[in-house]
Amino acid sequence: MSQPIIVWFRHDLRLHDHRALVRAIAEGAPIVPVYILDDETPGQWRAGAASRWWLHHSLAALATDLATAGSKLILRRGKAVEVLPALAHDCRARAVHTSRAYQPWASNLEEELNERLHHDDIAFRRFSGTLLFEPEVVKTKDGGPFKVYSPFWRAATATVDIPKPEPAPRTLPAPSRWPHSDTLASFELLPTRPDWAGGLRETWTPGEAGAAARLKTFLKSALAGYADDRNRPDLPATSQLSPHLAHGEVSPATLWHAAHAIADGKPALAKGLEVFCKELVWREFSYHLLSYWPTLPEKPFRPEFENFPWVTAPELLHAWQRGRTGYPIVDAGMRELWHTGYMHNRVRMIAASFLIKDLLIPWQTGEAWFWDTLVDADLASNAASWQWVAGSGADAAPYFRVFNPSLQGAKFDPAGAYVRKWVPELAHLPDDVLHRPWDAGDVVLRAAGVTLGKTYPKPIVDHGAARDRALAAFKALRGG
DNA sequence: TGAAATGTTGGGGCG
DNA sequence: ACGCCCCAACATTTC
Repeated sequence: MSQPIIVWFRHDLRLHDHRALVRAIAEGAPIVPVYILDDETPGQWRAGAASRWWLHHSLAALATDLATAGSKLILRRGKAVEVLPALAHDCRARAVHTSRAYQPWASNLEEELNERLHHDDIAFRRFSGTLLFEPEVVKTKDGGPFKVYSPFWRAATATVDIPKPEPAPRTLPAPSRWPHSDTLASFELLPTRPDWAGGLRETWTPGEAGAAARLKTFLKSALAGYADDRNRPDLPATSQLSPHLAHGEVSPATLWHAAHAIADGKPALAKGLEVFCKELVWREFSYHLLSYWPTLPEKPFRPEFENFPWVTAPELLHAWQRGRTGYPIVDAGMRELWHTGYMHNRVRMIAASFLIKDLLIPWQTGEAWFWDTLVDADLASNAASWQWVAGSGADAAPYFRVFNPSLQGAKFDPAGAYVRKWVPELAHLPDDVLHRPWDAGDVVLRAAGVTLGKTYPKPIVDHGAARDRALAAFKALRGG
């Protein structure tokens, strides 16, 4: 009887373009697909609440897809470093295959697993595919990591060939005996009371099929306008693929090649293609940074930011979290996040800038909130992006770049559809004051049914004064 | 992947 | 006709 190969799923909850799986099948061995819910490995960022909701449904979808292919998803809970060798022993596995992970704790974990499994004569093989570019493959001229995006983009795309995606196997050879599996319910990934996931259910279809559908829709309807419209939260102009990508329901290589294929020979799609690929590579760049600076999620990349006089302001933080800052575009974004587990990218920047620069609340606080509430929460992208806005990052926005929420609102949500959707109490305000209701006259406010301080908050800080305060504080940091 | 302050230019109103 | 002022529109500088 042939010894099985364990395929250990992590951030790669799919069957297509899965090299660990393809290689296992090529070995001709029975396959035992496994997912381990590991909340115990020290030093790791435990998945946030919205991610856990997504994970539940993604695992359910993967289990169904595996069943269709004549296989089964084995679920276990515990420390991967202990659970996996025990399971491998129990199954008499000859090998464990997995897609490489890039979180700071992952390399230690993988090293230790390699030792333990090797000790039992079990091969441990790691495969690429979660990223387009392995972090250590893209190097500057003197062999170091990149700190700036544009050279990273040039070097990566010039030197690395992105392999074509592997098709999903139709069937997986089953072992003669299945090991025990925990139930998905026992993972307790879903909210109970209150059940806050209604908006998530309305918005998303987690799983590989949902990802494929989203990709198809995006390529057909939004790629053409992507370059011009991707900053517009009032239009369905973004791909919405991030949560699928974060859980590995689709691989970046699949997105890369699918976009290239559809744009091939169509000049009208060339610009959209390029901008979309650049967005994919921002994710790559974030992982590149994280792999060389593993403290990126906790510590400012620029050490002088350690001394920044951040403010502790629980009430202001709470107003931000719940979308009650009095700045319509910020509140719309924060409410979209709370309701759907997602926020438009442009609005993320505006909301982040507001927390950091208007409220002077540490970027790590915003990072933690996003980590818990985003269905696409991604350690590298989240950390790198918050540091980018704070100005403490590698390739960061200069300290004096302070977003003005009402100008950003007027520019990117010109007819106010986004704000009216998420801040319905302002829906009847005319366009010209929608993004700055504090400037509307009493007559206009009354006609729109708005009473500032009652039906909608007055601004919790004055942006002009807050901007001056932030500029002074950030300037002092430079010793100026 | 900014915004605001400051500088420059040029058209038009006006004495 | 001319100088002067105002100010929008745009450019540049500064934060």
